[in-house]
Formats: sequence, C-alpha cells, structure tokens
Amino acid sequence: MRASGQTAKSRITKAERTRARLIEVATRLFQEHGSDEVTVRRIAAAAKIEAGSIYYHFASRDEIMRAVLEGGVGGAKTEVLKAIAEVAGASPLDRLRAALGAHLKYTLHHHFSSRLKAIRRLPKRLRDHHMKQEREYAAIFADLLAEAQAKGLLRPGFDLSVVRMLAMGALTWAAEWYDPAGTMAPADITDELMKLLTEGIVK
Amino acid sequence: MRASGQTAKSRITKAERTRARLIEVATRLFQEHGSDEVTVRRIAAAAKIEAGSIYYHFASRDEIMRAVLEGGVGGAKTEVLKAIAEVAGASPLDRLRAALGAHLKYTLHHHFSSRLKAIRRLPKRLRDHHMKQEREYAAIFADLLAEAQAKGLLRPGFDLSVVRMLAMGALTWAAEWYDPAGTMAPADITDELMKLLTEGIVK
DNA sequence: GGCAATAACGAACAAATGTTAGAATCGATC
DNA sequence: GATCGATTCTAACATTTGTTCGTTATTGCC
Repeated sequence: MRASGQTAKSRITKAERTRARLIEVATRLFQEHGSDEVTVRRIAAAAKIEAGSIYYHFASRDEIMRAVLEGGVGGAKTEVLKAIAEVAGASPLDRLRAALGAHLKYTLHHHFSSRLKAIRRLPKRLRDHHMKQEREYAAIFADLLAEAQAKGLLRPGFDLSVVRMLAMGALTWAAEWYDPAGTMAPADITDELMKLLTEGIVK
Repeated sequence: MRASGQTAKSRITKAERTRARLIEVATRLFQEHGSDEVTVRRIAAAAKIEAGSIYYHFASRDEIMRAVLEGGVGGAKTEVLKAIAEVAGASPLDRLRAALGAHLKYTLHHHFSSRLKAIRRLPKRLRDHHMKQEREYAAIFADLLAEAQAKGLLRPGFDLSVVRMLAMGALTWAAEWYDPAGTMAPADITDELMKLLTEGIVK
C-alpha cells in the first residue's frame, strides 16, 4: 500500500502541478493586466519560481499563452454546456438564455474575451487552433438559434449568424463596462438582452 | 504674390505637417496591429523618418497614443453627429439608427474600438481624458434613447443605459468578426440590429 | 544510503525598446 | 548667397524582454 500510495500520488507528477500552477497564475495576470505588461518574469515571480525554470515546463512564452487561451475557451464551453444541460427540457429560446447567461457570467468572472481575444498577434499555428475552438464555441449558440428557427419560433427575415454574433458581442463587450460593484447582476443583463432579442424595445 | 503664397503655405509649418503624418501613420499601424507590436521605430519607418526625430514632435510614445486616441474618438463623434444631422427631422429611433450606423461604419473602417479601447494601461492622466471623451460619445446615443422614451415610443421596463451599452457593444464587437470581403454591408448589420432592437426576433 | 531522473536555480545572452543629445541639413529671411 | 532657427539624422544609452545553459537541489526507487 505504501508503493501504491506513492504511485497513486505521483500519478500527478510535480511537474504537472507546477505547470498547472503556472497556467493558473498566468491566466490571472493576463486578466488583471493586459496581454502585454505580463512578462515571463512576472509570471515566474507570481508562481514563486525563477524565470528560467519556466522553460522546463513551456517551450516559449507563446506556449503559455496558448495554454491560457485553451483553458479559457474550454472553461467557457464547459460552463455553457452545463448551463444548457440544466434546462435540458426547455424551449430553444430558454436554453439560449441559459447559454448566454453562462457566457456572460464566465466572460465577466474571468474578464476573458476582451483582454485575451484581442490577441491576434499569436503565431499562426496557435491562432488557427484558437479560432477553431472559438468556432466550436460559437456553434453551440448557432445551433440553439437554428433549432428555434426550425421549430418556427422566430420571425423570418433574419440572418441568424449575424444575430448570434450581435448577441454574443453585446455580452462579450459587457466585460468592458460592467461594474461588479453596481446593483446589476450578470443575470439581469442577460435578461435585458433576451428581452431585446425576443420582444424588442419598441411599443 | 510670391511672398504671400509662401506665407500662406507656411501658415502650416513643416513640423505640423510631419506631426499630422505621424498621427496618421501611427493610427493606421495601431489599427492593423495591436497596441503593442507597434514600436516607435516602426511608426518612424512608416512615416519615412528616423526614430529619434519623432521626439521633436512628441515628448513620448504615450503622447502619440494620446493623439491617436483623441483623433479616433473625435472622428467617430464627428461622423456620428453628422449622420444624425442628416436625418435631423426624423424620429428619435431613426436618428438612433443613423447614429448606430455611423458608429459601426467608423468602427469598422478604422477598426478602432476593439484594438484601441482595450488600452487600459494608459497613464492615468491620459486614460481619464480618454474616458471623459468616451462618456461624451456615449451620451449622444443615450440622449436619443431618452428622447424616444420621453416621446412614449418605448415599452417600459428597460434599463436604457444597459440597452445602450448592449447595442453599442454589439456593433463595436462587430469589428472582431466583420468580413469586408463578404456580401454584407455595414448598413445591413445596423439594420439587423435595429430590427432586433425594435421588434425583436420572436414571433 | 546511494543513484538516476526530475525539477529548479541563477547568471548570462542577444535583441529590441523608449529615449536622449550633439551634429548635420534644410529653408526662409536679410 | 550668408545667417540663423527649425527640422532631421545619427549614434549611442540604459532597460527590459524572451531565452539558454551549466549547475544545483530535490525526488522516487533499488
């Protein structure tokens, strides 16, 4: 049992823990400050490690960013899918509300998109991978809209892909102006958007 | 006439022309690439000047950015006000459409907001000034919404400031996904948004 | 306890950055 | 055409950046 205990514990090697901690710390730093302003040395310092040691875990700074991005989009996807699953039986529009709500919540909480997505300057390889992930993420919302349309819930004459991007953009951009100290909860913003989306604002 | 011609021409001193060219070039570079990635040397090269010479016209790199930002927001404001003026007699909502259209057009054409507004890292002084400008800009749209409400055009129960930010955010974010090569014109996107905003998408 | 592998250190590197300052050049005025 | 200020160049600077590498410490295993 000693051996198995040891082995069981070292299924997670120390390097993996350090790597995870680095990603965690880097993510936080990237959120708090911009994508620049965050140097390898700052990440190292925040992770209580020396700058050079980072290169035992990552081949380059860009690989750290890749990991952070991947975690970010992946996390958002997980949360959104979970939120949809929680209202599994509901109508497409109610599931869309749940999805948009989760999207906003994640975006606000991680202050993710606006700070990090603005990184087009990634090496092509990484950028392609990131955009593929992004497309998969967008497809979740596109599917819900398509389903609503298929069920005849929507008025005709809309370009659904534009609608989707406008709606998601409105929420994504919320990270730029949302004030957590204010009286408004993220869910309120989602509701407001859904009201606009469904009924419109005009009498 | 020679003298007067000379004098009239040199009312705009050479320095002013160079300075203007620098702002112009820097704006373009900031748009095409991120706010980082654009070094003083690259601005200089694009303006057919040597790096050191820039400091005859600007005290620091941040002052260049300040000028670019100011020009950007100022330009957008000018365009939006012009668009509103062109439909002066129309209803608040039609003027709002014109305003949002101009906003989108400027944002897309200059690829402005998403790349440049993301610069929170500006020195406090500059940032404050920039955000003041931004508030004035937002007020244009807020006023139109308020007027619509005052005229009883809107359904009750909306937080107009949230509506405004969602709508502007949707368009601002469009710069991230809009494809100029596609079949869709900026005006189409504005129309789509206005349809959502006014009538909603649901049957 | 000792050995090999793993992980982290720490000093150095070259390249790039913003910035400065003195010399050179331009351009208008006498 | 000489003069003098306005404008630009050139060459350097101090820092900071990402990265490398030989060395040291730690860890897991016999």
